Amino acid sequence: MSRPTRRVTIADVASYAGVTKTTVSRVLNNKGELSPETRARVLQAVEHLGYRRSRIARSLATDQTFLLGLIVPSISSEFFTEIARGAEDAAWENEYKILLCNTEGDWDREEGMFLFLEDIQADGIVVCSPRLPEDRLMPLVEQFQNVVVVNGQGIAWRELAGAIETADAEGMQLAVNHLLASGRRNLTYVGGPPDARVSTERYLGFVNALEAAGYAPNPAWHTTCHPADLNGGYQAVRQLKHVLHEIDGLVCFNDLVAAGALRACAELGIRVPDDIAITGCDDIQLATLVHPQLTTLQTPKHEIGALAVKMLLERIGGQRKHETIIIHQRLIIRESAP
Amino acid sequence: MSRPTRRVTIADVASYAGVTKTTVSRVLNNKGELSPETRARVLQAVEHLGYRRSRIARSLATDQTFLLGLIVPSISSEFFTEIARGAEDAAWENEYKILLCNTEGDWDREEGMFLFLEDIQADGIVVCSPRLPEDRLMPLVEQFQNVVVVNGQGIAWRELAGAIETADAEGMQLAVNHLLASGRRNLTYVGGPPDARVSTERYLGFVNALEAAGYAPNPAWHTTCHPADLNGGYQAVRQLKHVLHEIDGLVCFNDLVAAGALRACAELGIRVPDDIAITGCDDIQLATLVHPQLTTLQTPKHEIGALAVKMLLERIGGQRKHETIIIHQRLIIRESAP
DNA sequence: CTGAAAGCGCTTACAG
DNA sequence: CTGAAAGCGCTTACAG
Repeated sequence: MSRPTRRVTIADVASYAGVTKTTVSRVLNNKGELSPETRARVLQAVEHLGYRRSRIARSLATDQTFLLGLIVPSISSEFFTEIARGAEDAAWENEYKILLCNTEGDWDREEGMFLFLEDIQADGIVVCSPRLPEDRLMPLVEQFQNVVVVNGQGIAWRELAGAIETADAEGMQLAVNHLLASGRRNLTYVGGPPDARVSTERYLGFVNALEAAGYAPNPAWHTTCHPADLNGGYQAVRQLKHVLHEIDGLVCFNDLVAAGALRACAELGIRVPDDIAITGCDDIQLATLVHPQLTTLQTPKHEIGALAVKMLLERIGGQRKHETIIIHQRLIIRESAP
Repeated sequence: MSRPTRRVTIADVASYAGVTKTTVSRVLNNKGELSPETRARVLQAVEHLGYRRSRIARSLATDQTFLLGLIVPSISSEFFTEIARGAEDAAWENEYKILLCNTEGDWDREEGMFLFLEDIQADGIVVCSPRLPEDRLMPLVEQFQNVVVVNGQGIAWRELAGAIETADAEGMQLAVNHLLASGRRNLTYVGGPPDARVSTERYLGFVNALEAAGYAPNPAWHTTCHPADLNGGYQAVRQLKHVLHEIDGLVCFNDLVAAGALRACAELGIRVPDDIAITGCDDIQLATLVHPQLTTLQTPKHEIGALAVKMLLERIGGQRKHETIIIHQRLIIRESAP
């Protein structure tokens, strides 16, 4: 159709407004003192000409792309999509954009994403990597200037990266204490994938809370889910079938697992919460959609995403006010464990 | 740690190799005649200095970013992830990268993605938009130079965009004819979301095939799923409960729906394929994981993704060899409808 | 409060 | 087969 019309540049705006490029650039960036009239005239010219600043030229001049990478192991889980929303919101507020990179939990893809983001000259990365082993994650983080790691618990990032960690053990304690307070004594943990750092942390919290109260977990009941989703939880609890009558509390790795547990119990004719109380973790929407509704630990997912990019932005700005931020969970009591 | 070390540029490489930037650029781009010695010397310098070409500077000079957007309504479905892989493979082969943009089926987000890709100056977009209405999709496509639409059936893109469409009606015909040939007479279509163009197309194919053979669908049996996933299929077939004994063939919108149908039948004590034969569509992995395994239509998902970016690349290169490519499906006969 | 000019790191006619 | 130089569209000291 129309031949490749020449792009309208800052020079066009400048000449239309009767000023120099410098001035135009200043109003575009809100920098320096400008007379209100000049500013208005420039803005008008921008409007009139339909000018849109070239991100690329700007990047070359400033050595910033205003692009941030967000690496997640899955995008079909509400946990990560909520984090992503939080990250996007915080990024937009600061004129940054988020590149969402899904690794499907694949280690090679994760490394690939770092390379990709480096190639594209992203200004920073927030990486949610619950499983990549430390010795593979560390070099990537070292190589890249600005990164914030979400839930890389137990890894000493030192100055290398910012960190956001949920206080998993503490959260589990909340859940366990609640169950104990309501008279439950025979609890077991329905864990996530054994290689997930968060799952280990949660298990530790579970055990500690139990022992602090003078009880101990029954190793024979211990079970894990992989993947940690609805079906995983369902299968895990089905496997507990023959001992389920001895148990009166299931502390689940997350809400999906808990929902699966719920389904298994229903099938096995076990009443929740009468026979067994069940707690989840994270408080995703599903928690209130299942029957009975889940007692769970609320993880501020949106906030985690937002905080992560704020930390990242600080680092990019050279500030590093925070090295590590600990996120606390809150117990939400609903029907599955009143 | 190390202070911000100055980037190694093409000039560094040039001086190290004892040539000009022009020459370095030439070997980097494999352009023009170079003496083998010079080339080798440059390559060596590149290696020695660890030079990495700046994508941004290159983009500014060439007005190309080598970035392609792939807009999909969902990323948790194997159908789209396979398309994405195909697209990525084809893109990589040509030194392009894919930016995966998930809209969650949200129309506003979809428009937002176009804007984002424009802002970022992506060279082209392939958009899988099964639901966005034509009058919202069209302006976006018009505005953007290079786009290829996947499964925008029934929309006349003219020169505006390339198109890849599956021959849905034809595929359905294959399925229906197979069921008829195996003696089934009382078939019904378990549809996808009513606003999904593909679902309508498939329904048309279903009806036509039936009528061509002298039969007609029973409108009372017609049902749709939203969303078109496992649970959707399950619910849809449960609703057919009271008429299910009159039906001997379920032609499902896709494999997920078919798997849901399978589950519902199992629960209702209906034997597949003895009482009812079931066909799916797309041939995702799940098709062979369920029991009985699904007879289905194989859609070449990876190929669709790859073809889409190839078409896009042609358009970017100014060629436009193809305006529309029709993809044909193949019937895969398995247990659910032998 | 506003400009002139150099620079970011590439590519690409144009010469030779 | 190789170079010198201009240009891509911005930003940013440095002056005034």
